[in-house]
Amino acid sequence: MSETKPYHHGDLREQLLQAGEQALAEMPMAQVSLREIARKAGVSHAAPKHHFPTLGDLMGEIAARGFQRFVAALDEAANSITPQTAENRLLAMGRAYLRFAEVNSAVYTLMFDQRDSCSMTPHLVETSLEAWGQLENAVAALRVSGNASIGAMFVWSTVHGLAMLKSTHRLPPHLTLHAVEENTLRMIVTGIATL
Amino acid sequence: MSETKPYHHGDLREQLLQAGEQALAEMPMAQVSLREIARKAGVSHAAPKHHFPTLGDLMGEIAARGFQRFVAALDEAANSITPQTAENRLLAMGRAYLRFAEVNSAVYTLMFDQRDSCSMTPHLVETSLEAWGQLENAVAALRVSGNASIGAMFVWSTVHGLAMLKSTHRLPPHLTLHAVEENTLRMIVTGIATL
DNA sequence: TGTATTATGTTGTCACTGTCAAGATAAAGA
DNA sequence: TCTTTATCTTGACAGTGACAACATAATACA
Repeated sequence: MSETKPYHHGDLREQLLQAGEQALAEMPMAQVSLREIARKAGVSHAAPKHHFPTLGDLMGEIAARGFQRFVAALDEAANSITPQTAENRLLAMGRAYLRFAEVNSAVYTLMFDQRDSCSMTPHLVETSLEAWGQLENAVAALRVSGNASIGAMFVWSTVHGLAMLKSTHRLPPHLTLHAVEENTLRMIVTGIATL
Repeated sequence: MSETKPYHHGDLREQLLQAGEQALAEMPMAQVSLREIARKAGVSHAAPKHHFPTLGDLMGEIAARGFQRFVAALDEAANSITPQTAENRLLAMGRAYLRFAEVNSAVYTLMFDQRDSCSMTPHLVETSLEAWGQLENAVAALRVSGNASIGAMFVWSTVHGLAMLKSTHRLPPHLTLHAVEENTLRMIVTGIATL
């Protein structure tokens, strides 16, 4: 009953989201258009309108789902590490963060897009706030002296910045990625200790 | 003699760059088009072709000039601070970095664009490498134990990330910007000390 | 000087885009 | 069964980047 195909063409909304993510993974962002997504889903160019009024709404929903998967991935990583110290959890989340950004680079870019390709739908706002809350909690668990929000901003800035610089190939070629990442995560932890 | 207006319409190339920067400052990035820039410069829609084969080339040159101004701004800030310690210089550069990204947000976004709006022209590569070298030197001057390049990546990641999160309004509203920035810069310095 | 060459700018066209309006179709409700 | 409503298609419009053909003016060269 939760599987009802309510209307005459099946769940186009879902298909559009999947086609959109697939397009983002396959081709340069500039080529991902509403019409291209409709083409991939096998419907006419105006069909998406009834599910997503504008391209921004579709992208916004893709980003929102990105945040959901993102939070799940970080949660899983934090819970898998042993021993379960606050510091270990934060490190595990950092690694998972960088991995997520790399594996889902187009969606990740969308999630933090500079331009306004995404409409700030309630769902997107909600899921991105969840991600923020998750990080804030992880930092608060460290029980450092200062304001945990400021510490969380520091962590987020660094990891986000590294993810971006990575994806735009701004890493000096003579550095090994692994060394950069591990040292960065370590410096985050020592930096935060002086909050 | 360096002021020769070599061809029959004056230095259109320069005018296009200025019109482009102006457009970036005035309107959302998505609306900045080759034709809009040509319009602003008062020429036909295909006139830019002879100076910039594609829109990406124009944007690339705007980004390259952005990097030039960027390096100059950080240099000026570092040289103005007293006393002239390596740590003070790095802090001053960090503040100047965040200010530049805020004041020139559209150009800054272009300079680190995720999508490939910018063609990677030799000039853009050159100027961006200059910026990297400037930062690497500032970190090396701290004479910390580890690899200075890795330290520079850490600094860049954090400041870049903070600039991005700021410009996409990802700061928790209850935090004051100044506190976030100053604490972040401080944590960068203490983090780097453990490199 | 006068002519040829080259750099520059214009006009016109193409395929493509996002969005809207009007019509067709099929599901749901009376 | 008939009506209503949600969904999808077709067709249109203004806008885009890029290209080709052409016009014009500055330069190079005879």
